[in-house]
Amino acid sequence: MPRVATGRRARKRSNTRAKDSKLSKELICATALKLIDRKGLTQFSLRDVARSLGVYPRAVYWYVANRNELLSEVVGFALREVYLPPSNQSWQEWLRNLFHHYRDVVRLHPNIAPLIGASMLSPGALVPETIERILTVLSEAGFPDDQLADVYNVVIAAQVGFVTLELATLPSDDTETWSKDQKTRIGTIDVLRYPMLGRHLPALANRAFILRWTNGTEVPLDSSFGKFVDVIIRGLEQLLPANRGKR
Amino acid sequence: MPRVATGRRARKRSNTRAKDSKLSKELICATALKLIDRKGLTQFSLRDVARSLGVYPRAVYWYVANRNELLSEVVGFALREVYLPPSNQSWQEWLRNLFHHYRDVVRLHPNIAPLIGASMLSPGALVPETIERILTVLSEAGFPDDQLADVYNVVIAAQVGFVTLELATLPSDDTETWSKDQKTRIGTIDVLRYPMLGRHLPALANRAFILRWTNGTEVPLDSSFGKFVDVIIRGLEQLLPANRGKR
DNA sequence: ACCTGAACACCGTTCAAGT
DNA sequence: ACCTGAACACCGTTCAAGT
Repeated sequence: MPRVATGRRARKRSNTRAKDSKLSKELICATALKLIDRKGLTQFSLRDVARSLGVYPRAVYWYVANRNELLSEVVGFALREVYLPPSNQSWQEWLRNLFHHYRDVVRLHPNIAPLIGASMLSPGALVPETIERILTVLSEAGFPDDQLADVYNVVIAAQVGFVTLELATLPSDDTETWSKDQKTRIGTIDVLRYPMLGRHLPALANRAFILRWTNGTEVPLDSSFGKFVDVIIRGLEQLLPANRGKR
Repeated sequence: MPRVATGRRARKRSNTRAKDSKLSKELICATALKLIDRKGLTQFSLRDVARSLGVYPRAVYWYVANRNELLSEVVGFALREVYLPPSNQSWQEWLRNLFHHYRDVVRLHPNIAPLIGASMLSPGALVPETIERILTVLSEAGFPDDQLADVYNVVIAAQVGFVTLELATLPSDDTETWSKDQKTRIGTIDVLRYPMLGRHLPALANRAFILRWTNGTEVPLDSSFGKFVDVIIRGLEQLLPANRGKR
């Protein structure tokens, strides 16, 4: 029972690129990303993309299989330039640059951060080149082969984890009253029961996780991120076999 | 123009607890959590909660203002036991226990992980007691007041970040074919172009971020998490003013 | 106070044609 | 190959009553 080829498969099979087609995957991704940037993830819909492009919703399905695949493509589209070439820096400096570069790129489209950190629909988040580079750098740094997978996971978790939290989305729709509610909630913490919290609240309010009412788009946590990167790199140094046991 | 009090406010104002009400916030949260555990976040709907309880959707709105608030309450409900009492351990051991304890609790309801890590609707994620404790521990460890906010952020990012990535949700619906597709994608990486990747692929496949086709529910990353915790704690040690400059 | 019942505006996805 | 056009099953939320 030979089925008729449809959708992407058909397009991939025939290398001819019809010039009369109104749409393209790139155009769809660019439009979707623009909408996500403007309205946020919760307000995003496939129908809205179609509306923006002046086509019927069904037309989009010719290029992506479903909503999730569209989002996946959007992430890949937004992160296509996350790459750091080899260099002759120390492994510490190379990793430091990777972390900061990744954060800078994601901050161009902060609303996609949850898609990268909290869902697995972003294999394109890092191209194989970057994975290869990370493994090479860690190996040359001195981590033995049997630890490489774990240390690689530590690096990725560090790279993506902080930024995901920093750019976490606020509960949708009525963000203004939500922020106001949070602010008063934090302002009414019982400083007698929690003296440390009370004493440091001026420094923590809206600048510390769980005690914020805006996210990293409005109030970036630059100094905390810097410290986080320091902790990761100094920690990795300490776990190198050459430094084991040293204090 | 005096408005009639409705919903939670009214209930909170009148301390009387009607015994004839069919529902309660706790019952709704428990039901919602059960559904999320079973079907996942993407399949979750408020109407489904109402169906499970045998009531009309509107009934739920008497206890929560909207879908987001329901999810927020569910997170608080699931994490109500994340708390570590003071103890006479070292600050290193206390933090280590906090990290592992948090991961253990979230793993009881892995599908809520994205709600904690990637959205801000979880102020109940950590009760003030725990925040107070973290600040106290860090201060007693020797971090000066002007660094406390940043170091606190480092701790929270570490605590939540790894687990969020580890338990990231797979693209919904057809998870089986998605997993199969990912597996073949990873299996067909060009090992000649990426020799390091090729050499370590057996150790990395389905056990390393971006190179997985299942999440932490099926394949926990225990050893990577252990290493991550080591890195964080050793890194924090190094950043203590007393150890500054030592290598 | 708490719930029924019905409705509204929206969504993702699919079926059936068109050209 | 690529899109129109209409439909289906579902959703979150709200209006208007009931008791």
